Amino acid sequence: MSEVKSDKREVILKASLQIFAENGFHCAPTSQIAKLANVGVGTLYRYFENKDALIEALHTEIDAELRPFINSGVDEEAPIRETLLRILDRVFHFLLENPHKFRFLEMYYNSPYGIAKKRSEDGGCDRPLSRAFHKGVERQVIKDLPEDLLFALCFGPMLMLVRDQFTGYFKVSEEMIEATLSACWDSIKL
Amino acid sequence: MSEVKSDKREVILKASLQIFAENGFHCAPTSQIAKLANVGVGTLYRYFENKDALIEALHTEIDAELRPFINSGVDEEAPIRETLLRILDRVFHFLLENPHKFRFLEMYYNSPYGIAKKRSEDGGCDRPLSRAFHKGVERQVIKDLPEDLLFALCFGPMLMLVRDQFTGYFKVSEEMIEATLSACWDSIKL
Amino acid sequence: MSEVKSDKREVILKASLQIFAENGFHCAPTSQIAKLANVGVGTLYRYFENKDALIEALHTEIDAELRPFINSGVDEEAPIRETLLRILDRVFHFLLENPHKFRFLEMYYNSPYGIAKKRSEDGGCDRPLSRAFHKGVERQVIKDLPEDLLFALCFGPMLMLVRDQFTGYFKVSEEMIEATLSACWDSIKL
Amino acid sequence: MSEVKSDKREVILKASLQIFAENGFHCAPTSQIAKLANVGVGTLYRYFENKDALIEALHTEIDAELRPFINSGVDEEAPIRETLLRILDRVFHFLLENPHKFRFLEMYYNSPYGIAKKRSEDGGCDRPLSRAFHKGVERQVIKDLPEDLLFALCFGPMLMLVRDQFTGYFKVSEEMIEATLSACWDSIKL
DNA sequence: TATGAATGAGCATTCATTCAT
DNA sequence: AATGAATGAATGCTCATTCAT
Repeated sequence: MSEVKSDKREVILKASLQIFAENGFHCAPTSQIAKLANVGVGTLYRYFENKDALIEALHTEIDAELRPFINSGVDEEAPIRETLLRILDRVFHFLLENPHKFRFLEMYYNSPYGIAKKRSEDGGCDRPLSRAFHKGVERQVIKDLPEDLLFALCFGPMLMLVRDQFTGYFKVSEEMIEATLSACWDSIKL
Repeated sequence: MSEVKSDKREVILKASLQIFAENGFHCAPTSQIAKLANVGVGTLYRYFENKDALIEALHTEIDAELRPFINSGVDEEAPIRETLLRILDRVFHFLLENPHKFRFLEMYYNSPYGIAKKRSEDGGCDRPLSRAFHKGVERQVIKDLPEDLLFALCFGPMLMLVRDQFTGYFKVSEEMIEATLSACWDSIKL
Repeated sequence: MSEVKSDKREVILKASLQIFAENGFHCAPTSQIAKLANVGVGTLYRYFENKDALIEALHTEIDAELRPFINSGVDEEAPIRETLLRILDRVFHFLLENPHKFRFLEMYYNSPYGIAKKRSEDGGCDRPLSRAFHKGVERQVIKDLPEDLLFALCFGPMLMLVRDQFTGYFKVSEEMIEATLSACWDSIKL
Repeated sequence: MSEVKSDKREVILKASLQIFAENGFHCAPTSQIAKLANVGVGTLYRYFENKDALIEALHTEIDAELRPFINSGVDEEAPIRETLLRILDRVFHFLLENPHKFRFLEMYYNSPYGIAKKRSEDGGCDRPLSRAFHKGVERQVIKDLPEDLLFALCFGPMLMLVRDQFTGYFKVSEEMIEATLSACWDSIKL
């Protein structure tokens, strides 16, 4: 019983992800989402208070899925460069392989919805990354720059490339990934 | 008096920039734009065929304003590093000082409106930048990477920081700008 | 209860017929139709894709109602004069008794909506009438004239009189109907 | 001077006739009429109080032009049949040769504009026709029917055929005209 | 619990009319 | 007198949300 309920919720989230990513928040009528999810419109409102809550829930879910890619499997004993590139590599692949999720996140952070809910909130959760930065600075392996700047240097190029691929501009190859990560390291290493 | 003439067009563009940037394309009723511009709704339609045309015109105008910041005053004889950083610095400052325009461009390129009109189209216009990259590669000053990757390495971090500042996350100081540009150079230099 | 089900469609058609007939297509805001039908505007759009579709549906319905008046109960063995006058009489009465429907049809065929959908299309359906004409010509009871002319001679006067009555010009009495039909016959008989 | 003024008025009437006839009253923006007439919109409002007044004026003008076709050149001494057919023939040709004017009149009498202004008003002006009817009845050449019915019998078929030709349904030939008039006479003669 | 018919506020757009020049 | 830029009321239509079944 309770799984059936949960099931519907998942189905709706899945359908809305697709429609949001493909059409944008504003060209995604709840009726269309419901149809793709094979549920009634009313049902949607049993699981989510309103459309905004649905968007919020979708963000929460994707965020929760993406986080482990950043955090897990990090060998804190390994050299900092290795630790860092490993994290970036995982995120890079996750985004490239999940275009709908990437697109959703972009839209989310570009919209009034996510403009408040910044990294600030969850910042504390990027711990392994954050720790890597700090350790690097301490050990004088990484430039002594604000964490946010280090973050931008590491993720900015990646996000731009993923966006380009999603837009159909070009395909990001494994070589490009490697070259990107290597270059990012060059930009922050001492 | 006569200058006031086609003032209206400018006034409408200005008002719509603000409302688009603050609310997004879809939460920017033409009526609200007209009100802010102090004109009747009908007037808006004398100057722009429809809302899409208004958005397109706004993009054209901002693009035309931004381009010289990338292109002009480039001393092709100067060292490549200098040329490059000078361009980046100009763009960086323009974006930081024009948050509404930055926000508009982000929204535009993230929307169906601008998803086609990618860099590809205007690529030819980024010439000074493009030439700097090529010269750098030739002279073995810059890594031999695809131009798009070099582009992402140079602009990715900047755009991320500007976005952060716009979001109110933090203020980008002159020192951060300098540090960013320097780091970007480190990421692409041989 | 269950009959009330798609009552809505009928109610909307009825309301729109009245408003169309009284005000013309262009002075019949969907909002006003909805109000008269006691439904929300949105409801109207659940049953009809748009205003044009509503008009088209109304035509289809009235046409379907009118056709039997022309076609049914025709005794093909009866004398031609009788057959013909019987048809004309039925149509005459239908139009006189349904001024809104008559008015709607006039507007419809006078508008871009119905200008294509001429008799040509439904020609095949006027069969009994058409057959009567042909038989009459063959048997040399009716003048050998193009069918369209025979049609105009039979229906032209009738439509004019109905229009006059609708306009409030005068009331068409039973005697006038009889006299009209008799005169029409005189005009086409050999 | 005063002719120049009159000139503009005529130009506007001419332009509006074309646009009304081709597009209908409601798809004939005053701006479009003004453009075709090569005058400013404002000018239109100097000559006609508003759009309705323009329509009214156009009706008056066309009516004034059509009337002589009905009334003039009637030899009251000639046989009634001849008199009558001559009138009908003139009107028939006028309408066939002036499709825009015919269309306008149809639209006018089918619209709220002309629904009041019926023949009743101008009825008195159809004098020669009216007199012919009366004389015919008196002399027992024509059936003793209400004048309106006689009118409908004479004009109904003609109007229907003209409409058909205008709609592109078919071309009305001289032979059809003759046959029509002859048939109309048959329908009213004793 | 699930449904989808019903609703109406909200938006883009048109066009008759006005009025400053 | 002539113009056409400016106006905003009015309209067709969409879609988030509710609620009776």
